[in-house]
Amino acid sequence: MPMRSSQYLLSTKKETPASAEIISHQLMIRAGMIRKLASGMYTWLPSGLRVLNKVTNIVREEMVRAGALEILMPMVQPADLWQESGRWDEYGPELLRLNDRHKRDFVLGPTHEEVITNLVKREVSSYKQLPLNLFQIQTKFRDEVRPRFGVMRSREFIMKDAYSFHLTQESLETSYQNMFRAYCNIFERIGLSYRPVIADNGSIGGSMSHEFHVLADSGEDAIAFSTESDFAANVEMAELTPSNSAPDAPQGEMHLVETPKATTIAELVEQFPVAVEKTVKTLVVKASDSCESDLIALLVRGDHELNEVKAEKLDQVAAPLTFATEEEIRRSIGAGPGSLGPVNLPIPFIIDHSVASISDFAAGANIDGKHFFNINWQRDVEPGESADIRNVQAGDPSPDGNGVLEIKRGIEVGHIFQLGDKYSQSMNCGVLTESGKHQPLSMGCYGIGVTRIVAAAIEQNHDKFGITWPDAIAPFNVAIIPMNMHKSHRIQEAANQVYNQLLEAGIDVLIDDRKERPGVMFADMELVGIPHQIIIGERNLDEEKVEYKNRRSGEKQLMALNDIVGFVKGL
RNA sequence: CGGUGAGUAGCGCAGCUUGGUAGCGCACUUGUUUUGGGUACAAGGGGUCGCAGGUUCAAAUCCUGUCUCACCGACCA
Repeated sequence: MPMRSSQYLLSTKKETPASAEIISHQLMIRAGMIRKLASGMYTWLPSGLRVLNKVTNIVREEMVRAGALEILMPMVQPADLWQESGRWDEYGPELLRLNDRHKRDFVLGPTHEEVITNLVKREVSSYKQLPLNLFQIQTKFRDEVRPRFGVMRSREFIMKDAYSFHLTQESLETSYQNMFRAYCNIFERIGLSYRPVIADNGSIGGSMSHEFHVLADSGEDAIAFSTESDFAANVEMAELTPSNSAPDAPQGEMHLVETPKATTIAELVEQFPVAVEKTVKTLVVKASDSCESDLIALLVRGDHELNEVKAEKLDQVAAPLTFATEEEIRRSIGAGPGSLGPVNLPIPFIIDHSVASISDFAAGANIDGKHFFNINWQRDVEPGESADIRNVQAGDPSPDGNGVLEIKRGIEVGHIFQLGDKYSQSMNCGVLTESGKHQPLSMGCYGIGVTRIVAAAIEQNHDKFGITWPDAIAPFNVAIIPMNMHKSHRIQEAANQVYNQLLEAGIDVLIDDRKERPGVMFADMELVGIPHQIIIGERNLDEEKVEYKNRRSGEKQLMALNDIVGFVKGL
């Protein structure tokens, strides 16, 4: 739809609002795309909505092309469905619960597995109706602990969620691959630099899972890439194999050292002549029922970070992973968290693979204010079980054996899961097979954060003047900027002629017919990020010419007035 | 939920220590000016100082409570 700026709500701002931390949030406010209503809740203004609708249309078209059928489910859902699936108790405070006038329990839908499973259970009764893939594009609500970064992590947001239903795992895998390709098509059409990565399933359950990330420094997730292959995984999921190298031979005798001012690895390394790679951190978490102790210690090298997703998957560790309080640690170990280590540790412990292969290392003595130095496995303490429990770091070997890993930041804009029968079992959703037997269905689920894509696109496409939209999702594709249109009939005529021709050609054009100075118009059109500008001024019009300017490259060229529409149409 | 900080005009902020006419920049309105990169000048409109209570002759300012927002942390498909 074309538009005249004098009849439009441009709502641009010169100043950056204080509360906006990241560039996309700042630019979305400055360019008049969104306004905050309350924490994590935003109104979409005309320019923002134009972009959002373009993204939505691409997502919808590609989903339909991939064979999915669009439906629309209620945003408010009855609590009994959530009780049936078990997530009423599992989901926690992120699930906004509310009552109707009869005091019946409802939730604001953060996702729709329950509703769709209930629907398919009622509507589908034969294997002949499978496979089936249903999707919707709809508002979700998650009561995030800390909404931030504008629509990047808001409480209310728009999501495309699709759910597929299958008789067999093979069929599920086919649909999963199909959705994988559809997602690639979507992000390619939008014009984003993205990567699919191996991901954790989290609380949604199931087995296989990929996230789609837009690469950006401001991303909240860390992604591990191989330098040599196309391996890519969320750092949460990137595995490490134990190194084959045995620890070096002990160099010195283990000895106890007074370390009153060292309660962290950083302090220890600063105050004593020990390399951080030769230190061990001891973290204490709640143990599971299968463990004889209430608590269990996890040991990682001083320069490594515990990977909570990996740790939680260990049999001996209670899920969800819960760190012991200082009080609990003192009660069972007799020392504070700053002085723990494997020697004389009264609770069971698991060491990271990388801890198993070091020698002459330093760790707490389980006595406040004291550390052991030159600890060696076997000689001084039994190493016990080792496991992969740390985050990968840049330079670690890639899990597929090719090259080493590098770490980049990403924004999660899509996530696909093979759910299996988690919901169809608990909610009794199945069909009769060919042999007349009742069988629960296999499910896949596939999400895209539609509103988040808009913010992610800006993180990837901006410069000092404002947004540099990819053509596919720009609010307008062409801006006409007439100089002194209100004093010159020639300019007015030329501008309107170009405007009408573009209108007829079906191009999204915005003509800036405000009575503003040129500088104001240029600045606004660049802030809003319209990819192509046509500048019409007296000087060039004397020669029947206008100027074309590319927003992204800044390139300008003079063109004949009569050629400009054809030129723009060809872009 | 813990820590820190902030709520004064649409936005960004000063004023609060030392209680006494509520201010500045941007934006907005009107006029003149300027006209290929956020012009200049002048005039003007707009605020129960987050809310409630207290102290005081007098509270934006001091005290108490409360709400909201932001940042850090924990949490999170």
